[in-house]
Amino acid sequence: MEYFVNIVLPIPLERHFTYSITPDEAKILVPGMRVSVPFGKSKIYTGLVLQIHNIPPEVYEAKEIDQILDEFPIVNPIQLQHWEWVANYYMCTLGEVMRSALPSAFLLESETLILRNTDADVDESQLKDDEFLVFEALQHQAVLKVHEVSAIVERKNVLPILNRLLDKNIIYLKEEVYEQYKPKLVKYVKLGKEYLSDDALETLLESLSRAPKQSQVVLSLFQLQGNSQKPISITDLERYSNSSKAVVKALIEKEILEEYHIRKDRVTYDLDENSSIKNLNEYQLKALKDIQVSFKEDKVTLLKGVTSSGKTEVYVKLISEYLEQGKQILYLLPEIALTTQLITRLQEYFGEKISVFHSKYNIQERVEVWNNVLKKVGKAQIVIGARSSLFLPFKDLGLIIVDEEHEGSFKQFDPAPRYHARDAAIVLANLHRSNILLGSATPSIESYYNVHHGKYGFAEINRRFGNVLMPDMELVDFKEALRKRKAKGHFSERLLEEIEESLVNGEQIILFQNRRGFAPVLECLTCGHTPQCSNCDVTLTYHQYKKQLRCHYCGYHTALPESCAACGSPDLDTKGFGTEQVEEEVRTLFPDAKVGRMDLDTTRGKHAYEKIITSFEQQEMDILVGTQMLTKGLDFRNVSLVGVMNADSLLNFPDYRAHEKTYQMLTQVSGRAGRTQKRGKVIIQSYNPYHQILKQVTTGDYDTMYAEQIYEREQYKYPPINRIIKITFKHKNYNTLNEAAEWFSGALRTNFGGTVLGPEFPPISRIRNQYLKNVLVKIDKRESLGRTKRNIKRIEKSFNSISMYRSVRVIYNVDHI
DNA sequence: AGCACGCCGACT
DNA sequence: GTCGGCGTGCTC
Repeated sequence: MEYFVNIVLPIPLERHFTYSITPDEAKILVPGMRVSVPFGKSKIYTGLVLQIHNIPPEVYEAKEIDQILDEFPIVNPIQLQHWEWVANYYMCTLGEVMRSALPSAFLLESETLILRNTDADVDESQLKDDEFLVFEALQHQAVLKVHEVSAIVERKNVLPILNRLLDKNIIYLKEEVYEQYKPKLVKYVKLGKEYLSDDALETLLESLSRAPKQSQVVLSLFQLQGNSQKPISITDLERYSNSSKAVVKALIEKEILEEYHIRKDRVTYDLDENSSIKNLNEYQLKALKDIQVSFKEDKVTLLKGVTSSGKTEVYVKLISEYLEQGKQILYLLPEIALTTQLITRLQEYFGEKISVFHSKYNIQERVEVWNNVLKKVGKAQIVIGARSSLFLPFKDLGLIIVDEEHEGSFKQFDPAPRYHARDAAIVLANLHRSNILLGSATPSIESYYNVHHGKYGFAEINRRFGNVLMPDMELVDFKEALRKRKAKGHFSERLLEEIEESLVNGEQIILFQNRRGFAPVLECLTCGHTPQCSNCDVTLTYHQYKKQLRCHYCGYHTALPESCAACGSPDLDTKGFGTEQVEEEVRTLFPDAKVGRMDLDTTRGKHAYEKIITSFEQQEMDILVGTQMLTKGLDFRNVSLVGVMNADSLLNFPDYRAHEKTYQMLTQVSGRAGRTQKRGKVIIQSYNPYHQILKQVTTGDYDTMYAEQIYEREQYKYPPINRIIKITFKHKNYNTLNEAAEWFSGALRTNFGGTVLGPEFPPISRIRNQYLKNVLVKIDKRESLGRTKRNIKRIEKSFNSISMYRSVRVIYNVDHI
């Protein structure tokens, strides 16, 4: 009997691949295990077993697998089902889902090694210069890597050389596969065996009398050992004895100290004992009851609770219920809301039952969390993480919480799969038959729509915790302020007055401007020329701090020009403003206040974000200027005033969701004000203060906003009334792109009845020298989404058979935000 | 996606 | 003459 396996590979190919295996291998292999397989001419890839069967492929000879990498499956059947759904729904391949679901350390890579053939007789005079260089290098070093060869011969393409050497029998090649995950080992030391008795120690110390540093280290070690039974790490010893690595190393070499390793988990926390769960107030209790009732009916449930209403406490209560049942719990948050503030808070309740999983974790740490979840280890019973934690190998998931459910960043944008974590979580909950709670102060229109149509259950908290009042919001007409000369720079007099008052009272202020840099446009006053990015279709943003012009799309930057590149005039002016400029103006207007800034530019490092938050928390700053970063889940006690510098930049976004997003963002940022007893104040500056959305924000009238938005979406056939698929075409040649996009949209129009919009250039029509064009397909609720997708895929097949179009990238974005 | 193969311009 | 540019096609 012949045996075969179907394997998924982490590459964007539609099909899976069939390899042959031995009967023995067939006994061991189970779907969900990893194997390494040869692929193409020389590559070895990591693949995942989907199925074991006896059907030989008809048109090709199956290759044998290279080796089996796991003793037991690292992916379970529910996950595979879930991956299938993601691939299918978001129109990508299973391999792409696999690539983003598995921690990258699970995916082995092969590397070609070059070895010297010691049996060969080499006539050195027959070698060319470059060949000789490689040959010579191999005399000193038994093994070379491809990139080392290319460094030696100073050329990129070394394959011709290697092939010639291969022909002359001088070298042979070997594919080496590496496991990327390595357990972390911590170095510990103890006193060598011979010195364990007191006498021996005394003699030792005497012998070290001429090496004061070393004897100091030995003494310190002795003291540390006396204090506790725990092993002593080298790092601790160095710190305690105030000495350096070299001293310890010298002692180890003299065999006075003995070094040993202990395998250690990277993901650990120092914890005080758990604090007990707070009692809920009547509103929270009511919400909890409603959620429980809705869960009984197995419904997805939405919790709408105003900012600082204590949603987290409700989550905590729910989590502890499922914890008692021994179930796993997943708590999903948008990346930027995953702050230490929240994590510490949850750790206070659940101690080491929590694991955290997000992009700032390195690949090793991610494997550890994965394995802990897989083995259902106690400390991974609760996982709190960003959208990718959805793909962890849960076995017995009882509850999923999707906090800040409205957040657009739950939708993955760039590499496929372009999935929405909230929606994928709902499917996952279904597969596990677990409950799922969506939480937000400003629910997304879709979720609220689902509540209205009886699809989701609903619970609500309308009061802030401790009966703190909602902030007092005030709209300022900035056009009017300018006209009456009641403004300085970008600050209206009203805002200045309030800042002044807060400063006098020793309270903190947040200023929100959703644009980084100093100014988005630099303009020549003489000829009107504005510097553009050479790779993208955008104006360069002026960053004053670094005296640079930067492109926010491709990272291109140049020094600030001293004169206009077009006419040479030195009179350059800026248009528009960003956080840098707000910061600078604040500093001039309030020279005594301490000002900080938080945006993408100031939070580059791993801990930079943390630092700014902590420093603001500890009131080392009076005023914090920032972008939308500071709207998410931050809890600052002493902030009494929030100023929105310019609400119009949000409203005028070219997107059908602009109004919804503006409402959410302004409500969220306002929620940072007055989280304790004193009522907070919010000032929103706008050129258009009579805009209905701004009115709805100030009165907290979510329902009217919802009704108006639903009406508009009905009119223009947007979600949640219709489904949409955005198809993006990308190519470096303008004309090819245009023709290809026209062909594709034409085929769509003739082949199916839905609404097809475009092709149209997006607002930024060229990024990194690639032109972009979008087609939007709107699908009626009554039509089958599956059938439409199959139709689109069919059109793509014909599209790809036209050679000229084949190089045009086609990107699908289902339910695009 | 990679990566090899294959066909054309610009250089040791 | 070779090197390396990119267009094309394939991967069990």
